Amino acid sequence: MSDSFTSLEQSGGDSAVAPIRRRSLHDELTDRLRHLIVEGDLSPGAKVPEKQLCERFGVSRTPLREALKVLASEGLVQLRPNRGAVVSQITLEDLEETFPVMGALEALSGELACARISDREMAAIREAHEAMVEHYERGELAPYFRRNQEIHERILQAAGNPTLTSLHRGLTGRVRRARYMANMSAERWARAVAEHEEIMAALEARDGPRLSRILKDHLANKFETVQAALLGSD
Amino acid sequence: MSDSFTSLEQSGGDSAVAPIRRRSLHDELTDRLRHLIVEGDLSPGAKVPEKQLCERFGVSRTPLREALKVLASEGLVQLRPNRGAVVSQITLEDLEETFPVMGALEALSGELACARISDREMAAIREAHEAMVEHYERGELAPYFRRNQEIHERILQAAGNPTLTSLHRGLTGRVRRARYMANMSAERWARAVAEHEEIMAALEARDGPRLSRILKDHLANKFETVQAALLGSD
DNA sequence: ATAATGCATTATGAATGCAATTTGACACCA
DNA sequence: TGGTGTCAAATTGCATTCATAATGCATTAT
Repeated sequence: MSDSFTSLEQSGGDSAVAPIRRRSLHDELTDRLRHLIVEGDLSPGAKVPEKQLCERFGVSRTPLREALKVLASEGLVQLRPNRGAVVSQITLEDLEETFPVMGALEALSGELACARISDREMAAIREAHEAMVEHYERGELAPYFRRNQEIHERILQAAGNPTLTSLHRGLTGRVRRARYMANMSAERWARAVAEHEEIMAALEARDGPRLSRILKDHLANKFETVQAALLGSD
Repeated sequence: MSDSFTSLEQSGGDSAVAPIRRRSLHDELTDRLRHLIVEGDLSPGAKVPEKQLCERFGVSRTPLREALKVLASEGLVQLRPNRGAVVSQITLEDLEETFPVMGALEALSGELACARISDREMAAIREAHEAMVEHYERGELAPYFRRNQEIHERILQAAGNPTLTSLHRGLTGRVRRARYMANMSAERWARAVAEHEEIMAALEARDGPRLSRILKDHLANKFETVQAALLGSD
């Protein structure tokens, strides 16, 4: 499960030699639909009429239906027999059960990452961390979140366990749709940054158990933030 | 995402009220194919010719292909563009990365279970445990494994986190195909049983952190057992 | 004899067609 | 007015058909 498409340091010039990348329609569709859902372009609870989507993408129903089946198995849509698909709504209860699982997965990622992270990866995380802190100091929320996400992804990556990465990615996709990030109190934000400092310290000390614990707590706190945001109280 | 179909103690009589279960073909097919793969009726690495399966199940290719897409997203088959599906082979490396993840999930399940397990669930686990120990003492391997699996499932159940259960189930499905259980040394078997005694003790003491640790270690040991079995040494 | 090429066969990918189910509107009746 | 029944339109589930790529085999050239 390479993430080569994210790497910026691909040496150019081999495009004439590289194998021709041919994706099947359903595969492409799955990604696009997933993107629409995760990024919130398809609002939760909305019906997803096949015909309409077919016209939108200019494909027939067959590959689209295949894509919907996959997304259903990922929990992003619900298929009601003979009644079509709806974008699955994410409830507070869903988040309540998702966050502990993400916490466990991130905790493991920390443990593994400490054991096998390379200097190169470490440097990249340190860089992302400092960029994130800068965004924090400037109060730039969106860039902050991007860097934040990047850090957690890189730790996952450093853990070198694609199964783990894949599961985590699936949960992230479900959770991201909650769109909680808009409002976060100054207090919580400061706390999150402080926790990230701890994360960096533990990671640079290669202290697996400690990083593991911090990440788990970090996720628990994040859940509280989300909860507060969704309840409107904060 | 209810797991009601696994519970044995469903109070009878509500079958007249329960919604009529009407499954679509692709759904049914997905389950059957998954069963074939997980239970080893379709050997790993084997090609999965659509036509043949269609005849076997008496359906057309459309629902079958939909099912294959889902199974591919679960990692049970691999779809090679224009070249059909193969039952994905499970390598030692796969197990190496799957077991830690399962360990993390089970650890979490232990933590959660301790916090919210009911007396009723506790009793059921105790019962399964004692039955398992009896099978151990009689050297009955297959029943032992069934009970063993039941215990872990019940702990998951007691944790009351369907997301967690679902992820764990997916990993179990992948791993089960390895069919390692056949040969386990007397020593390892004894150790596994001893660990299960500890599991019971921690669970009955509602000691979440301890149960968590034990389960994680238990999985790590199980991986060693599997590894030994697959390497033929032991 | 061996390797490479071209063709026929087969399997997969996607589109279309048809039957079954759902949905909504409207009439009818208590 | 509220409830029930009927029917048409729309939507879904699955089968079938068409298009395209892969595979196996015979042929040919070296």
